[in-house]
Amino acid sequence: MATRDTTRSPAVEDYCKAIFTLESRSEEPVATNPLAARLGLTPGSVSAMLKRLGELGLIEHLPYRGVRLTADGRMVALEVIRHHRLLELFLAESLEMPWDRVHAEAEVLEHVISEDLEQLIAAKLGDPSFDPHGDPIPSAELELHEPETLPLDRLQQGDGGVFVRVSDADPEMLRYLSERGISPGERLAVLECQPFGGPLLVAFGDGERRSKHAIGGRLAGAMRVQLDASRLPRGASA
Amino acid sequence: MATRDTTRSPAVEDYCKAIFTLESRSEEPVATNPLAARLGLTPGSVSAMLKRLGELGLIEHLPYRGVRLTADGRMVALEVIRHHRLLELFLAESLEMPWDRVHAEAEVLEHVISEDLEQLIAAKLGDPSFDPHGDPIPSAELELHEPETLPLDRLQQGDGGVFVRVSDADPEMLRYLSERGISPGERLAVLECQPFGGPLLVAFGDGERRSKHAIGGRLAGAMRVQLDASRLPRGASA
DNA sequence: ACGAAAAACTTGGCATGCCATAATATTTAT
DNA sequence: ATAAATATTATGGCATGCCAAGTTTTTCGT
Repeated sequence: MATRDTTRSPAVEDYCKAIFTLESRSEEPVATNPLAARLGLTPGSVSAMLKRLGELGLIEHLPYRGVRLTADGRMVALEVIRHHRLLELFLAESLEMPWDRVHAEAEVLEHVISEDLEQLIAAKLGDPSFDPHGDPIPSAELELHEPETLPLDRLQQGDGGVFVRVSDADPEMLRYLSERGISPGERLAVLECQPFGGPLLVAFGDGERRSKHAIGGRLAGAMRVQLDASRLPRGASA
Repeated sequence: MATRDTTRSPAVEDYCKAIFTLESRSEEPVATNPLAARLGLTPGSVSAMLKRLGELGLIEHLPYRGVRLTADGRMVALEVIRHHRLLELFLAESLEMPWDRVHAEAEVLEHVISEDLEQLIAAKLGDPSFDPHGDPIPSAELELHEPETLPLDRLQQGDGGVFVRVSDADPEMLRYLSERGISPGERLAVLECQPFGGPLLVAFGDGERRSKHAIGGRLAGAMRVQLDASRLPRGASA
């Protein structure tokens, strides 16, 4: 076992988590401003904290050039993400907490549950691989498998696939979807694409419980789809 | 709804909780030193914090004379105690966490669960009145009923009753008891009392699953018993 | 392609919450 | 009445945040 836990506050964990997700969006080192925006802090505060995280060995910080997690930092991030997603599923599954509220609750619980409790929850849920929003849960060994997905707004007319995932961060969206009975795991087919960045007409479900919805805007960007094998991922086209 | 939550940190909640339990032990205002001891802090730190709690309107502080909770302070304490005991029961019941570990876990969770989650847990457990150690759980309206009990070491030969409660704070004790299959709810009868503050010989359970144990020391003081109606509570005797 | 304006980042000074130690004040007990 | 016990008040430290001032990098207009 490595020497863990030297000064692991909620703040430190939140920084690691935020850096981790920003990092996995772009491969580039993470810049101060987007990080501050994501954490809801001022760039000044973030700059100061990055110095501390550097001293703690959790990040590599080239001043003015951005920041990358070290192996240690990545461990911290993955551990917290595992906590978060297990908790979301647990709250939804075992306590019937509504879909759109589990995120806020997990956001604070993730920093305080013990390894013991983490294990009990994971066991109770049968060591699950996905949380209620379709986000993959890192394994106990902190391995994370991100399935390949496309945002819904990149599909074209005739495309079919499975709606597998949606960001957990916006309760409004989640409430909107669940009010319409749309949740990850459902099949979907694109019937029509309005041009000019307009909405898509999408059919959800199969058989009798089929429903059609026009989906566009930020929502169509947040919903992610696993495309049917018949269709190849698209490169540059126009 | 009253104006809640002005500066309610874990530290503030812990102080209220500690003052509450010390207060209910003795009716006297709570002194700084015992409070510091209970919280594991230095008296100096406690003194400073008491000033803040006074300004927050949670306590009445007569310098050098001790401290009492205000109505607001009592609410804070009871809310946290409700969280704590609900969590203990939930962890034990729904997640099969061992008896002697639920306390430590609840100690940190109690400060971060939302009202929503509190309600879901209470509902799931059927609005219980006692936690796994036999401590009464304050109602949603924050009423607390402490049943009358006697510490085991005050019983006399021939006394019978029900073992109803034991402090949750000492995992060693809890492990000791559960290893021997003794838990709150069991009937007991005192077969013999050794004089000079020695142990009692006690029979637990009835019928075939009956077991005898010699119990003394701090353990006999921590285990609390509901005496059979036939026996009157004892006043001054010798 | 160069220099100035804009954007991005860091630094410094300050605040708050909470704890510690050491020095001081008050109460109590002999 | 004084020593011992108890409580309080400095003073300082650490983590974390803010704002304002200063630095570095990027962008853009010519």
